[in-house]
This record gives sequence, structure tokens and C-alpha cells, in this order.
Amino acid sequence: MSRSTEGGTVSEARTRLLNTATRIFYAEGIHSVGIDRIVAEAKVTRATLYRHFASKEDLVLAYLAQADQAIRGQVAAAQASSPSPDDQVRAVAKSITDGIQSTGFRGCAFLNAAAEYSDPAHPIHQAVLAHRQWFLDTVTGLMAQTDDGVADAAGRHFVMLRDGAMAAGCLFDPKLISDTFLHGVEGIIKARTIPELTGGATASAAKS
Amino acid sequence: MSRSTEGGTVSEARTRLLNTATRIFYAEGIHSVGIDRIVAEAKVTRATLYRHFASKEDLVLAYLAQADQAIRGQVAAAQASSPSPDDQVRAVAKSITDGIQSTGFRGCAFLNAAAEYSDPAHPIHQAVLAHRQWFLDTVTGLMAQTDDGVADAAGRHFVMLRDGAMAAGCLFDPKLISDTFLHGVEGIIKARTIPELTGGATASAAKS
DNA sequence: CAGGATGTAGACCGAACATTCTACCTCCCT
DNA sequence: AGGGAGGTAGAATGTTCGGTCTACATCCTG
Repeated sequence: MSRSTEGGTVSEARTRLLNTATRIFYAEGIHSVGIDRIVAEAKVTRATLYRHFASKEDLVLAYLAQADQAIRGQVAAAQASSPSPDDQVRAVAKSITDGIQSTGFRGCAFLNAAAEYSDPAHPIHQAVLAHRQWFLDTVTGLMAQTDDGVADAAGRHFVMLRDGAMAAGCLFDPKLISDTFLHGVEGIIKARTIPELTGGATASAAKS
Repeated sequence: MSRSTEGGTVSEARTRLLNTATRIFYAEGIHSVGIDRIVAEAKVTRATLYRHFASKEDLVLAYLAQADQAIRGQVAAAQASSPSPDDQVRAVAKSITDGIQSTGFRGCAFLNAAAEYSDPAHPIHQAVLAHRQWFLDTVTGLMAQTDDGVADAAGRHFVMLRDGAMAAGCLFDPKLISDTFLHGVEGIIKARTIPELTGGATASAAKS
């Protein structure tokens, strides 16, 4: 029942478990779904779950790690799609709006998880923070062409708009949200390359 | 133990219950806190809780209704603070950043609730949608001076930025989030009054 | 004074929760 | 041939959940 690859073994039941957990946790939240539900839908027994994951928390952490990997893949693909940094930012933005407009979109898995785990010391909360820091750094890096101070502000601005779009994407018309987001991103890109067009607000912001 | 006012009676235990629920639900989430916890901290018995609220769900609804009222009050105060629509928008933005930088800030009570109640048919989810619709309409109204199409886009843009700021405000440096948000809002205000400065992106956005 | 609304105190309910356990089966690798 | 890892099946753990109930005390008002 296992598939062996060099250096590691992947259990079929484990994959089924993790995929089921991903689907249900994302769609319905974490605290509101019990172990029995996941075990039943993954067609495994409780004993099997606890053979692969130390606890429910461990399963949640694995779910978030998987989501993190998926997003890193999307961003890497966006970076590889064009040599132009501006177009790379646009590609990242497009991958976000694609997600928002996909069926079953339920917001950002990490923001949703943070809403359920408020304690900053909790491992799940920290997993959220780590993912977000990586994303902010990555986007800021994409923004950085010449002026570093402007890139920081532009990166934060982009992430804030993304957070808003992701949060609202499942509470309002996804198409309208996507349009609003993409126009906002265009504004950020333009303001960064021709800062005087924004009346100096963004430029002075970067220095504060 | 009750205070009578014309037309209605306010129970002390009920207020204590609702305030306690508000504090704990906001700080720690909804599914993760039980009735016993609220009952204990409010210094009432379970029987008293169920005398005033039909169920836990009812208590959550009352919590959100109270939060809704508080925010409406803030927005009304912002509207009354100046005759200039631009400054009214700035005042709303300031009330938001004040919240973000206040101790115990834990994000938007409504976004957090939506993360825990994903089913659109659920009364709690619908309470979130209703509040958000009111807020979007109100902000759009503030944006509307002459051009209606631009106001719609500006209102959506403002709310998206707010959502991002509220979501990230408890996951990142609140001061930096507040600055980023306020600069973004200035950009929206300026883009609305002098749309050609944004290269037409915002203007064309409004028409789509 | 009677009665209804409000409250306390605490027992009680069935269900769901996460987690552990024993017992047995079936592969694959050595 | 033997052993360990991965799996099933299902019982059992003790805790917590939301919610109900009885019994009794208080207080305001009609």
C-alpha cells in the first residue's frame, strides 16, 4: 500500500488523509470539524490517522504546510513567466484573482486559520506568520528594481490589497473583487515607476 | 436587579453576559470558547444565559449586532466631524487605524466570524454580509460627489484596503499597517478627484 | 397580597470531542 | 521464513460541548 521513492516512503492513506483534511478544513474551518469526519471521508480508521499524525494540531500544520507549498509553486511559476518584474507582479496578481474566481474559493487558508488561532504563541498562528513574512518579502523583492524604500512600501501596499481581496473574495462578487484588485495593483506598479504621479504621497510614505 | 426605561427593560446580567461574550469571542474566536467559559466569567449561571438568549448562536448574533452598532456610531461621528467629504473619508480611515493600533486589536470581528461560519445560509454568515454591505454602501456614498461610476470603484477600493489592513493589523506591525493603509486611502481620494493622474486605470475600472 | 420576571445553585442529558487501545490482517524487504 | 511497517475494525477513555431541568430566593408592580 506504500510507494517507495529514494530517501522516503509515501503512504497512500496518509496522502488521502491530508487531502481530505485540506478540503474540509479549507471549506469549513478547523475547530468546527472533528477527527471522525476527516477519518470517515478519507476512508481510514482513527488508528491510521494517529499513526501518521501526532494530533489534530499536527494534521492542521501539515495542511498549512501543503497550502504554503502550493502558493510558493504558484509564485515561482509567475516569476518564471516573464523577464519583466512588472509582469511578474501582474502574474502573481493574476494567480490570486484566478484563485478568487475558482469554484469553492473560501478565502485565504492562512487568514482563516489565524482567525481561529489568535494566540501568537500557538504553532498554527506562527505557521501563518511565517508564510505571510515569506510572501511579503517575495513581493517586495519583485517590487525592488532600483529604489528600495519605494519597494518596501509598494510590497506592503500590494499585500494589503491582496489580503483585502482574499478576505472579501468569498463574501462579495468575485469578479468585481478581482477587477478592483487588479486595478489597484496597476496603480501600485505605476506609482512605483513614476512616483510623482501620485502627488508625492507614496514617495513620502516610503521614507517615513 | 433591572433598570427600567421607557419602552424596555435592561437586565444587568444580560449586559454583563453580552459584554463578556463580546470580549471573549473577539479575542479568542467563537467555536473555541464554550458556554461554560462565558457563564463563569460573566458571573451568571447557565440558566440565566438561556433565559436571555435562545442559544449560543443567538448570543453570537447579539455580539455581532453590538459590534455593528459600535461601528455605525464611529462612522456617524466621522461623518459629523467635517463638512468636506474627503475629510469624512479620512476620518473614517483614522477611526480604522485607531482601532488597529489599540491594545487587544484582533482584526475585524465580522471577517473573523465569516472565517468560522462559511455556510452562506447561516444566520451568522448573513449578519456579516449585511454589515459589510452597509459599510460598502456608506463609504461609496462618501466617495460620491459628482461622478457616480468613479465613486463605486473608489468605494470598493477603499473597502478592500480596509479589509487587508484589518486582517493584517493583528499579524504584523500595526503602525506600519496603519501607515500603509492611510497612504493608500490618500491615493484613492486623489485618484478620484484627479483621475487622469492614475493613467486612466481607475477611471476605466469604474466603467467595467 | 399575588404574580410574574429575574436571578442563583447545581444536577442532569445525550452527543461529540480528541485520543488510546487491543486484536488481527497483509504486504514487502531481508 | 520471519519481522516490521502499514493497515483495518471497533471498543473504550475521560472531557467538554450545548442545552434542559428542578428548586428556591428576590424584587417590582398591578
